[in-house]
Formats: sequence, C-alpha cells, structure tokens
Amino acid sequence: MTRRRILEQTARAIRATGIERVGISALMGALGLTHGGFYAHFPSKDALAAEALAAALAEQCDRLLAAGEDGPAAMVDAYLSPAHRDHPEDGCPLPAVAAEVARGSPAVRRAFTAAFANTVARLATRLPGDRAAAREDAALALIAGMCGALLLSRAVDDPRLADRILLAARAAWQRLLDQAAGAPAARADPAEAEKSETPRPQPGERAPLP
Amino acid sequence: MTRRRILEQTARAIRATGIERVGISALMGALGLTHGGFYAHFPSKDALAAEALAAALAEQCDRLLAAGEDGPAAMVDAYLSPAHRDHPEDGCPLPAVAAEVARGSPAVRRAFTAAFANTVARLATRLPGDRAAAREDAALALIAGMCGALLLSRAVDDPRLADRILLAARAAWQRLLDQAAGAPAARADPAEAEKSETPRPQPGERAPLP
DNA sequence: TGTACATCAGTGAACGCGCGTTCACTGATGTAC
DNA sequence: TGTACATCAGTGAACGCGCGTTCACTGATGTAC
Repeated sequence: MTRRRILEQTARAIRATGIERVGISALMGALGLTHGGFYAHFPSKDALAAEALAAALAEQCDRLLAAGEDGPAAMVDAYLSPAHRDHPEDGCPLPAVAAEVARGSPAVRRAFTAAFANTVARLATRLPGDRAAAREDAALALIAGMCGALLLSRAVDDPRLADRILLAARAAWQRLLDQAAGAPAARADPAEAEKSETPRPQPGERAPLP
Repeated sequence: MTRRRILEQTARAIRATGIERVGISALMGALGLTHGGFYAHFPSKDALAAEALAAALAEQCDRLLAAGEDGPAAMVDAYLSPAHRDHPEDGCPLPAVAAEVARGSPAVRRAFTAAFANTVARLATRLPGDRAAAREDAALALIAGMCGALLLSRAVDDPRLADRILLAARAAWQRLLDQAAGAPAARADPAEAEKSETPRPQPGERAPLP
C-alpha cells in the first residue's frame, strides 16, 4: 500500500519538476512519512524513478486511447490542449522527463524504452495505414510531434505564443492524418495544384490564432 | 575574452548534461580557472544560463538555415540525422533543455522565448505558404515536431528504435512539406483516393527501416 | 485466554558529497607624474 | 626612464544548504504454543 502511494506520488512529482528535483525526503514527507523508510520499499531512487516513469507512460497511453475512441483527431486535440500543457503533473511524461531519460541511468532508459515501445504499438492500432509498419511509423512521428509541441508550449514565456504552438501543431497533424486516411480535405484541391507551380495557399484547416 | 570562453563552454555543457548539472566549479575548471572568478563575469549561474541558451539557439538557427539552402527538405534531413542525435553538445538546445526552461527562472524563460521567436521567424521565410502567418505556423509545427523526434530518439535505449524514430519523423515532415508546397507526391494519387473509402496505402515515401 | 517471540514498516541521526555564492586577498597590468 | 598607485581578473577558503544512502533503534502487528 505504501509502496503504491510512493509510486503514485513519484509519478506526479517527476512530471511536475523532473526526476532530479524529486528528493526522497520531500517525497516521503508528502506522504506523511520520513525519508529513512523509503529503502524498505525500493532499493534506490533510480529504481523508483524507472518504475514510476514506466507506470506514468502506460497510464498516459490509456488516457490517450480513451480520448481517441472517436478517431485519431480527438487524440491530437486532447494531447495538444491548454489543459494538458498547464497540468504536467497529470499528463504525459515524455515532454517532462525525456531529456533526463536520455542522460539517465541504464535502468531508467531500459524501463522507459519498453514502456515507450508499448505505447507506440498500442497507438498504432488506431492510425490509418495498410501495413503494421506504416501504422507504427505514423504513431512514432505523431507521438514525437505532439510531445515536442507540448514541450515548447510549456517552455515559452508568452501565453499567446504558447497557444499558437499548440494550434499550429494541431493543424499540421490533422492535415497529415486526413492525408493518410485517404480523405483529402476539400480545400486541398488537387486539380488546383496542377494548375500552378507556385506555392498554393495553406489549407484553411489552420486553427485560429489567439 | 574569458567571458566569451565561459559562454561557449556553457553553451556546450548545458546541451550535453542539462543546465542543472553544469556546476560553476567544473565549468571554470574546464577553462583552467577556479570557481571564484566566475562572478567577475556573470552575476549568477542563472544569468549565464539564460545568455548561453539564447546564443546556442541563435547559432543552431544559423546552422539550420545554412543546411536548408537547397530547400526545407534538406533542413529536415540535417536536423533529424543520427549525427545530430549523437552529438547534443553541438546541436539544437531545444530537445536538451526545453523541459528545464519550462520549470526555470523568469530570466531564463524570457531569454529563451525571445531567441525561440526569432528562430521561428527566420525559419518561416524558408517555408511554403501564401501568408506570413501560415508560414510561421508551419515553422512552429515543424520545429516542435523535429525537436520531439530528436528528443525521443535520444531517450530510447534501442538503437534500431532510435533510428526508426528519426526516419518516421523525416518521412512525415517531408510529406507535409510536399503537400504544403503544392507538389503532391506521385504516389499520393488523388484520383485513387476518390475511388475508395477505405484507408489508402501509405505513400512509398516512408524511409526504409533499420 | 494469555504469554513469548518474530517480523518488519517506519524513525531520525549521521555519513560524505557537491552545489551556488561570498569575500579577503594576490599579483599582473596599465596609467600618472 | 623610473617610481607610485589604481584597477581588476583570478585565487581559494569558507558559508549554509540539500542530496542519496546507511544504520541502530522503535513499536505495532501477527503467530505459536
């Protein structure tokens, strides 16, 4: 029970502040305990971080698939929402801690990679594409793209720019998904493209700016 | 002169290990100096980080535009290359430190935002689109997407998966750029799309897997 | 029902360590006369 | 040309602090008889 509470608290804390800034003492203190008892449940902070990270990623995948029951477009909108950006502690661990993972211990990287590969595989089943490899590639590109947009939207100081990053990324991915699903948007009229060699107007799909 | 050397060393170090792990003592030591002298050049570590980060971002923008003189496709390939992934210290600061910036001091976030907005504006001039806003949105989505792909490619443990992330993202962005430039790829035959309502085969553009 | 004992989550002091920052001092350099 | 002085980048000890981990100990709980 305590073990589970430590894991849940850690999963939130590492997304809010990064792995490095989560101290054992503060972590246990938030649970009404003292730091010494931690080692009755986990062999090290590193092992805890690996397990909590994998759990957070799996949970985020569940949430994403639940949001995407009405099609991939709903997933993109849910992921790239201001609410998700403003509440990293409840959201996707990728923008929050992937950079730390890249420089992290082998144990953390191994746990992360397994959880990430699982997320990609599950997401791929919801995307268009005739072959499994094509769907997986779409999932990889989509996850990476959304993760980057959320990351930058959080990093930026200016709320208008932050919103615009989300909207621009949503528009781009909706367009790519439409294209992959074989349902070219009405404004991407191919006949028009053949008439002119100069760049065509951007499809009107682009979301309104703040 | 020493000030410039500190800035350059910091710009490399924060991309290699993140801002938090760059210690004043080690930083000055790498320059053959002792830590105390640091404060003759910068008022605080935070001020140094803000300035070094902005400089690294501006430099990365130069490099990207230089690589993209033959068109946006070359920028995407250069950014999403294994060489860039394997040498974060010489590369883009976004995947390396954006998460830290999001939780960083107001000074760091302000400097970052200004440098980022400048990068977006410069990149936008190289992208297709009839209106400036459309080009800027394309730049935002592209930078975010590439940044996320590089980030995940670095975080993942398995070299084959890491390569595949880069290739999948490259394919996706090349497809989007083609579409935006009004030059639909040969395999994205629109006539075929109208014949069928089931998902079409993914365009053959997808890069080969490792 | 009552006693003796084992288990084990949790306590809190202590460890060695690295951090950012301060500060009195050094010593080379350039300027004033 | 020579002397006195100001400047200031750089030195290194010291500060208070938080970190992850260890360890002897506590005390509640459950089991054996």
